[in-house]
Amino acid sequence: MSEAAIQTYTRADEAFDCLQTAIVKGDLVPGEKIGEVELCSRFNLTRGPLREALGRLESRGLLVRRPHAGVKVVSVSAEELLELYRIRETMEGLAARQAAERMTDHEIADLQATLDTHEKMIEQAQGQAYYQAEGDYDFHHRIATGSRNAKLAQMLLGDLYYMVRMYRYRLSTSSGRPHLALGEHRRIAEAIAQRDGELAEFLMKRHINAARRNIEQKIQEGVLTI
Amino acid sequence: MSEAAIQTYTRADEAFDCLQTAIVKGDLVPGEKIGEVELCSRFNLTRGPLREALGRLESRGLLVRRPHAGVKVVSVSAEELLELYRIRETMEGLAARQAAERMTDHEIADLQATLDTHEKMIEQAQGQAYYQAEGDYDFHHRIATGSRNAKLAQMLLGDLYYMVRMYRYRLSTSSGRPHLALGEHRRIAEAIAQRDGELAEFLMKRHINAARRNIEQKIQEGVLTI
DNA sequence: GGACATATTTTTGTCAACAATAGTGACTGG
DNA sequence: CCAGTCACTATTGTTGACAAAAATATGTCC
Repeated sequence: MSEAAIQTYTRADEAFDCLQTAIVKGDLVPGEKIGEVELCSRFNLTRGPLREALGRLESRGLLVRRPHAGVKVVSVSAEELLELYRIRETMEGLAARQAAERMTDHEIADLQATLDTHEKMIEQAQGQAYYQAEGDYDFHHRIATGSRNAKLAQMLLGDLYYMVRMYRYRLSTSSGRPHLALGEHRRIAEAIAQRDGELAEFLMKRHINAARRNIEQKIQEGVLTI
Repeated sequence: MSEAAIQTYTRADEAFDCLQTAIVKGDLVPGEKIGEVELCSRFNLTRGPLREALGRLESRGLLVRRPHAGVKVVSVSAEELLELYRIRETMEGLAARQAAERMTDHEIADLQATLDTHEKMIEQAQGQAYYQAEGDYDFHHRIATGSRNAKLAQMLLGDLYYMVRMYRYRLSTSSGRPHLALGEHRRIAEAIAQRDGELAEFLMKRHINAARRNIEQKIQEGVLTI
């Protein structure tokens, strides 16, 4: 069965994934104009599937496209990045509340188990914020899917996170506050375990708000140029 | 200048618009499998641009696509429709708050002027809920763009509204409560005019919550089969 | 008579050639 | 020497043909 799923993996999907990761990882520089043929040769694709993938990426807001004038990776200003966090705040708050109401006991246990793993990762890789970033992504990913709200999960995982991750990679020391974030994660998980949706929502909103202010501060300090 | 913008209107865009309106208006029945060639002949397109548009629509969640097995319009269950309203509640609440902080005085005057127009439309077309639905869309559209939050507006206008409108058309008497909704709109507009973001957010959330409960009730009554 | 396997047909996925547009460069006129 | 216009080139948009995969239908075997 799983082979069948892999078998039905079309070239357009491949192009989509390649482009997406390339954009997120920063291999494709924002603002820079990129030609279709160049992309084809770089990812060993033909223009048909590529254009289909390009359409999808454009629809998701990861790149902008002017007819007959080429395509370029979207460049997000500092203000827009902060706006992204404002959206995350409300949407993930909702996700946390619904997750508290709807996640299975098994899922919750799993969630708390991953937090233990994250703690170990942080201790082992002192200061290596990369793991923390991945762990953070993992945590929020689980809550988004745990909300049992398909569209909400799609919007968070498919739209917002990729844009946020785009900047995570650029400023790998972004989060900066691994221990603090982990503690906040634990409290959120606990609220979910107690099926306290209201508290989970409140804590999640505060958590993301703190992350936003952290970035905001770094921008003002000039540490983080966007 | 405006001609140039129309001039750079590609076939893929045309396909996208055609498909989108067809889905929203219900010309393309949800769940029904549709072939590419059939779509081409129906909208006078070739398969290249069509496939590009199909990719975009899929990315927006308006249709699902299984490799080698065709494409069909997404069919949303009653629960999922209500979930959509839960998302709208939080996101439009944020939009209203930011709109209160950021809309220009001119935009606010415009917003209130449109509400007068809506009132006249409701009086003229007694019970013709269609106008109300359009007016409702117009109102929420203005607030979404007024938030000056590009991504938020994109997610609301590009993702959520089309799915909601899909059902508006199907159950044209959806809103059902034109006068009530107009009053709620007026209060929201007033809060925005007074630059009271907090109040605008509260009122907007309550407004959409009321709309959701209205639909919920109709579903339970069996008036509204999805 | 029913079920499984195979062959056919339809439909999707992919590719390469063609056409159109926009950006760029050179050339001419002031 | 600068500005405007014209032609050219390079890149994008489009089209139709080709290949592969899946669904269906038919035939045979149990």
